[in-house]
Amino acid sequence: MFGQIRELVQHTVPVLRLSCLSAQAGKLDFRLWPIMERYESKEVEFKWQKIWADNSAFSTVREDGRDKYYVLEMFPYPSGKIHMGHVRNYAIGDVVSRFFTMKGKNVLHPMGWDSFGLPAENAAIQHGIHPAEWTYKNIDYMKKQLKRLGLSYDWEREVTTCAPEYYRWNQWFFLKFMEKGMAYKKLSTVNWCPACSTVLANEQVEGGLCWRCESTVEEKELEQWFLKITDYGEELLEHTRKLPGWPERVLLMQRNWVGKSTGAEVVFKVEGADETIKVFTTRPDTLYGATFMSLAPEHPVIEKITAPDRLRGVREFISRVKAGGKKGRGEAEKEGVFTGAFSTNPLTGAKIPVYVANFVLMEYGTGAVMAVPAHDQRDFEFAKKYNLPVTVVINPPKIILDPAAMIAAYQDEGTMVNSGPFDGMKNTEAMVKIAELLEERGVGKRSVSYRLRDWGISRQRYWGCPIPVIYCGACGAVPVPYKDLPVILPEDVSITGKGMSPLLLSSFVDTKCPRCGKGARRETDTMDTFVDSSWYFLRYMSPQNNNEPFDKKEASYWMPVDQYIGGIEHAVLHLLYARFFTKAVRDLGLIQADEPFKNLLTQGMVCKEILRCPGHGYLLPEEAEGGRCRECGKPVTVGPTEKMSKSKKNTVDPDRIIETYGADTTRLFSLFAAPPQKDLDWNEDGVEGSFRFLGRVWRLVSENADILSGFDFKHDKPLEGFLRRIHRQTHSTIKKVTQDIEERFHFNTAISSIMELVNSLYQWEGTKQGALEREVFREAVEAVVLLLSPFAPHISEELWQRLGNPTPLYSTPWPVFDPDAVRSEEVTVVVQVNGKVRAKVSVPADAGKEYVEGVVMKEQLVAKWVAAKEIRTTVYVPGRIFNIVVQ
RNA sequence: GCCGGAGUGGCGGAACUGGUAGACGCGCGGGACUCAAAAUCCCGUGGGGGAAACCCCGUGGGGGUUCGACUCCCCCCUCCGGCACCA
Repeated sequence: MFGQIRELVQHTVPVLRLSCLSAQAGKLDFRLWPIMERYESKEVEFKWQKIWADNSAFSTVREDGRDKYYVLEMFPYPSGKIHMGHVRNYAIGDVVSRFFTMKGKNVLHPMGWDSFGLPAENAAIQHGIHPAEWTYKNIDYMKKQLKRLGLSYDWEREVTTCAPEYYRWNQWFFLKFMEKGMAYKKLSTVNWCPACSTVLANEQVEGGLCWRCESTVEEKELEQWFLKITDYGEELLEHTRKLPGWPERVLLMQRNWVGKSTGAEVVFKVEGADETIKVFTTRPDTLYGATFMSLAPEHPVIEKITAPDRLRGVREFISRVKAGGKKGRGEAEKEGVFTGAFSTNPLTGAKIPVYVANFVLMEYGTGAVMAVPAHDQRDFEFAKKYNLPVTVVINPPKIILDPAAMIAAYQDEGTMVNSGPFDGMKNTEAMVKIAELLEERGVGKRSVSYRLRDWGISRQRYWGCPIPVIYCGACGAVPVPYKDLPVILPEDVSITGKGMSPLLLSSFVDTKCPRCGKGARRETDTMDTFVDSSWYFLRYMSPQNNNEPFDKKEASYWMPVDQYIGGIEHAVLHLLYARFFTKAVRDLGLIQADEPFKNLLTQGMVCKEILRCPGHGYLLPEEAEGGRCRECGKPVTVGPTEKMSKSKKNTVDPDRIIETYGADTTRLFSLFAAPPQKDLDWNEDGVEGSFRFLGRVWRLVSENADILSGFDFKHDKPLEGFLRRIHRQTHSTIKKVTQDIEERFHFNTAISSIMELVNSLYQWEGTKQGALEREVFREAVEAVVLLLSPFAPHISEELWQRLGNPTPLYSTPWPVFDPDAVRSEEVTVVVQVNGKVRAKVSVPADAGKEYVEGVVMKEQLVAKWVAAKEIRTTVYVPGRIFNIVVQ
């Protein structure tokens, strides 16, 4: 009979489950189920996933006046399947979500898809499948995988960025920004792959080559749309100081990215021409030492000032530099060419030659540099190469520099020389004084420069959000009227990856000018996909809203995100863009928050050791046998441990792990093996250990089922001996797990303390027959199940039910520890002599120093070390250490 | 080059504000159960010495502060990450 049921369960699990559940409408009576002697993860997990779904256990609504908690994990790109990095990321988020739910917060925990992007187009080119089909198939599969992990998402809020219902609001924001002059078009230099005939993002250029076809990437001037992130440079920098919940290193990377420099702008007149050149310098104190000037090859003044007989050479030089590509430029040796023109130092009147140099960037400062070879290493190298004069204006303490003998620039502080009225001053002082003098004379001013550039968002790609602009011969670039949004990305296109953009097909491009009604053309560029992910956390507020990007009331309740969790690889780009968007959306009057993410957790990578054969390169685990390569039999080298990647063949398929051990074990291991911030070494034996632990917990309940139910628990009697100890450990475990989750996200130590409690329960010294024993035991087991639930929710729910609880665990409050129970009356004090541990004594917790000293001095071992020596002093740390200092 | 982070048993990692270094897990060794195996349960497990009680050494290396240092300070070594001609 039993065997038959088992067989039935194995073959028809979902069906049987459905019938059991529907009869009880969520309140499933486990007596309808065959008793599972062994821990069968799959059955338990299917059962509870179904119950959660049927009861919308994790859907959330706004409740004004109730404490909210918005926990968010970076949404994935639907690349096909989830990987272990996702599993780890979402397991961490789920612990946070479930914990704060049990703590009574109104928790918002949504999930969605960052679903525009290049891989979809590559799939189209390689396999002939349409990007949309490919993407939606992947979403479908990955969603199943996430559900199989039992993650507590409110799936009703799911967001998909490639859906017109989503990206129309990208376009809406774009139009709003355009109105404010924050979205604008300008000619700029881009990475261009001549073989793919398309623009590449900086990240898609690897060592100067196209990541896809390995052609040399060129620089090309193109009209591109930009967002004025630089308007927010100062605020983005300043607000990094208002984010104490962010890791310091991420804030630092963001500060470096914005790259604020203070200095001065100085105006140089060009000899014999009606032109001036502005330079930016952080070292106005070195102005008297400027011996030449360097211009960026793109600088507009070059054409106007270059001597006619040098024009050819200058132009040749410029086109050579440009052909080298952005990357090549960075690596090339410093080079330049003389324009034949001279400019005048506004303070000294000195005439200095003007060069064009390959290392000067048009995008930074003013695109022109006053060169001070004595005090700037780049200028020094340039001066040496072209035999230009070196003038020292700052001497280090007690040394007089000789320009002819210098082998490098002196860039530190010192005393001014050769600087007219500033001689003898400290250079830091001169820095201010010279800037003041420039302002006084009207030939310069104090100034600030940022490394941050405006965000170029145009992409010559198909699978992205169309930029809502129409080009009219008469009216110019005209924004698409709001009522015509969304500009739908046409789907009936063929994608070859060659030649023109698929969007150039006439049915998309040909349109009428919204302003004058004449024939016009649509913009065929799409937006950078980072635009999609810059505000998705706002769309979760009201994903079905058809009138606005999000509901303001919802946003004012839920924003900001209380805890954001994701990979460190987004430390700059995504997180900077999202911060920028939040501020821009705030300035549109839609939200109050200045910052999107209050707390940020950057989880480490998931790593695994790599296997290598000297002849066949990286090997899969199954390609090596007994330490040898299956192909050639050569010995395989194991290690080092590196980030999982397909090319290194050290990935682990989550499907396989879940199939073998279950979702709970998979989650538990990824949380136990390392704290979230650190890299995690994947280790199959470790997974086995987590599985064993869950089996141990399972048995703890099932083997004691008879004594664990059927009575009310209330410990109102005093406890003694091991019962008291177990009771204390139960409460100290509650305390520790709570603190570890809440304060530090140290899930690994939280889990280990639950393991310790379970170990103690296996060491139970009594009979479990007496009422008191049963009460203490049950209290401990309940605590184990409750504390384990954020990490391994399915098995916890199942055991919770088996303990006879009528309501599901997901709606049960988090346990609270009893401070009286945690307190212990006897403590062990370590006795040291001169800082070395010599003995241990047990004393009452509230004992004073004199009392402890009395006990300590009676100890034989102590006497041995102290004997015949003079006691200088004693130190007592209450309840911890008693240190005797002798001689 | 500049800016960060990290070095602890055979391995992953504990040790929160200086107070018993190595919790917990893996691995390994031993035992129990079994005809046997698997599973499970129990014991042991930093190195060295000792029969034992105990003792010595140990947190990348070297110095320092302190009654006491994985923890604080100085110098050095190694590994990882970010930025990289930003004037």
